[in-house]
Amino acid sequence: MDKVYNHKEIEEKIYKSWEEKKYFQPEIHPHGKPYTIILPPPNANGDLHFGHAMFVIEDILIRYHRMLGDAALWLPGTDHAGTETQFVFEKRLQEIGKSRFDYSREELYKMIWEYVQENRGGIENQLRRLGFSLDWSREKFTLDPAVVELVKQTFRKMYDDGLVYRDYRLVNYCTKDGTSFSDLEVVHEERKDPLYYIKYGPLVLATTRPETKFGDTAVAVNPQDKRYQAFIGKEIEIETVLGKATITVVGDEYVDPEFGTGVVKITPAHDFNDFEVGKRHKLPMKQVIGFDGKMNEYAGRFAGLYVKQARKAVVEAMQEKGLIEKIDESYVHRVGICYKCKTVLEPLPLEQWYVKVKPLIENAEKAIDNGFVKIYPQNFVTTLKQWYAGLRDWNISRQNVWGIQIPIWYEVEDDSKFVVTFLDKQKQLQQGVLHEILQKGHTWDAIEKGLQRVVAMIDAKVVFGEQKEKGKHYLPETDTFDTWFSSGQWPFVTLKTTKLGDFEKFYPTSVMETGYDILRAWISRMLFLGLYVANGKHVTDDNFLKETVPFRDVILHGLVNDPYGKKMSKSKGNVVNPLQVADEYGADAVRFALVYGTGLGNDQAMSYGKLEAARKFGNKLWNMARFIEMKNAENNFVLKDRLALVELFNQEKNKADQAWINRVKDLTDEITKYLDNYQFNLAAERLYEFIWHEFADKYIEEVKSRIDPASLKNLNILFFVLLELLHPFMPFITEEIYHKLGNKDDLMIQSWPQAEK
RNA sequence: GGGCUCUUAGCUCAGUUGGUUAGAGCGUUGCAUUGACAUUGCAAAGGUCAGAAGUUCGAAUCUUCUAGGGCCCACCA
Repeated sequence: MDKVYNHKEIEEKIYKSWEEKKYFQPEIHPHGKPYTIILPPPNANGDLHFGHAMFVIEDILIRYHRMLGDAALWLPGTDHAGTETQFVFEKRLQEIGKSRFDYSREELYKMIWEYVQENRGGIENQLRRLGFSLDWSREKFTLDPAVVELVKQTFRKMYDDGLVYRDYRLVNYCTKDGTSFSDLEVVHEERKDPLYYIKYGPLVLATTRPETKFGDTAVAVNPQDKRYQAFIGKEIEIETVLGKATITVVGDEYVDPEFGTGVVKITPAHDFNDFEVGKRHKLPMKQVIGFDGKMNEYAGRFAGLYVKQARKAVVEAMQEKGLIEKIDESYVHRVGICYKCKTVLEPLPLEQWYVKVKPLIENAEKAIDNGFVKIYPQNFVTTLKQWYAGLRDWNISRQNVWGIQIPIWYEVEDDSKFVVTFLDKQKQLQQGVLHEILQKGHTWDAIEKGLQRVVAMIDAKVVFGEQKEKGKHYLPETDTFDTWFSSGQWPFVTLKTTKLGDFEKFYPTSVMETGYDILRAWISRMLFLGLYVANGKHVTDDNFLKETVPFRDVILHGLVNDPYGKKMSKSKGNVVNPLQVADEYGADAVRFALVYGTGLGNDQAMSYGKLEAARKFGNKLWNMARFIEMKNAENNFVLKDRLALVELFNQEKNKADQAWINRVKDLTDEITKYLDNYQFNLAAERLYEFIWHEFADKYIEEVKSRIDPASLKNLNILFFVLLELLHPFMPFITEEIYHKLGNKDDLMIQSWPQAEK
């Protein structure tokens, strides 16, 4: 054996051999108990980061259960990540001076598809590099045709069950990326903005958004507020920058008399609270900001200006007219921004598809309460249940091309109720009311071919593809599903589309393991969507519920931060590539360092000290093996029969060895218990401690003085047991050592050294 | 405003049913060794487990409060 363990030459070779021997497929244990983990699919648009290296926890579990003889399946996949990927791709287009609107939907989709395919290959190799024993023969992508078909079926089923509906309400809209977002995707940022006190006839009100005043359809005061009670229900005459106008005063509890002047302008089309107030008082909606982020014709001479420009211009005009009483320049509030491009999100009214969540989360909550799904660490149960309790209906429409198109058609009964955007024959972008577009001479065929976007009014007739009738015109829904709508069905759609019988055998999955940061976005959705697709809307039978959960245990790991404890992010430039570190320290060391010394669910700072310690541990192990190899050679000893630990225990009568056999047996029990309880850090720490400071420092030192064939046999076998226990954590080096000591078979498929008494 | 979480050795962190002298890695100090060990071994120093009160025979661990961090959610114009 070489004097020093050289991971570089060994790791790739060993992984290839495992893969070729199909060890990662559950079929190696055809009669084993199914044990399933679905890999959280990384986004197919970039590289793996250190968070992904935490999948080592899943590999430890899978390897452990494979060694136990289970039919262990770890199913890999990648996610198309609609908005994120399109964002990344559009940035590339921007670099070459193009935009998404220079291409038809099909062209754009195809280009992104090719880009993503390249990336997927890179991600797969990175996962291999870390030694992850994934069953590549079952790999899935969220846009595989069979997966897409199932996701669409789910939508159809939900439509028939009345669980999805279309509604016209305010959405969080990014005017730069041109799409809406769900509540969960909105990031709030603290901003200091001027608070303007504006004269509204006899009243004065405070607002940060004077430019939306063109969309005001009322003024509100608190009904208890004595100062303004006389105004409630009355119309007041106000002076505005566009001339005189009248506006109604309504009384609504939403108004806080303590804030500002206790008077609020109500702009139902551009503010979520105002929208609610508007609904309560049946106020009209007046949209004054377009989806391009510019003021529209209702803004009079301010039309065409971007919101920020309009605000400045309107304020100046108001000041000229003396309509501004004062400006509070130090007002601090929080605004919603786009999590990708940081643009301030505009609440805009739009027709969108929503999932009715209340009926769905009932079963999810029940599954948690009854322990059909367990969450580790447990404190995240509170987080999840609170999120469920306050959940509002889920906007699943995204105005992206990259994704699964919502499988809906709108019947064109009245062509004045559709707004279409399309590339005409000269590749020029056209937009307008369908009625006018047709009048201009554009043909149906041209519109359909170059179609970019369709906005159908809320009362448009909805049909599914097979319901289309000859002789009628239809336009498709151009929106795609929120990525989480498809990934939320991941355990179901993967196992349904891999190999025949997989779903029946491997569902419900055993463990779902992710970072706690996507508990809400993903785990919560997978739980309620998983239950729904697997068993429908109403379940009264608890046993049935228990058998249809998408996963039995949820394990949540913490985040891996940079060495200073700061979150890794591209913009900060402190991202460390796990593969680079694996090159330097070895994949085993990276794996071990990530598990060692961090309790489940806790964040950790990436530590070069720990990596170094893990590397040294590997080297120590290597040298223990060298010592044994040397002694074997000196004594012409060849291990003929590889006894199980239990057999060794029953055979060996040597007192000194017997004590160590006992200790290794106890250790086996201990590690088994730790793994069953998901206490990976304790298992790693105990193995480190025992192998180095007990077995090497004490046993090997002691046995040196009394080497004979019997003690050599024990030494060899006990060492193999330790290799097996360590194998799930450090698979490469343990495998290599096992071979170096003359074993022809693979540790990979050795059984776990159960130590029954 | 609501929730979660953390505060343990110089630094980074373990410590899950409360139970002997509270642990590791890195660092520090001393000694030994070139041996299976791009070293390693032996030993040492270093902690009133944030603070206070309570429960208990017994608390780093359970309860309450206080102080200070971190994260998440809700977002009053």
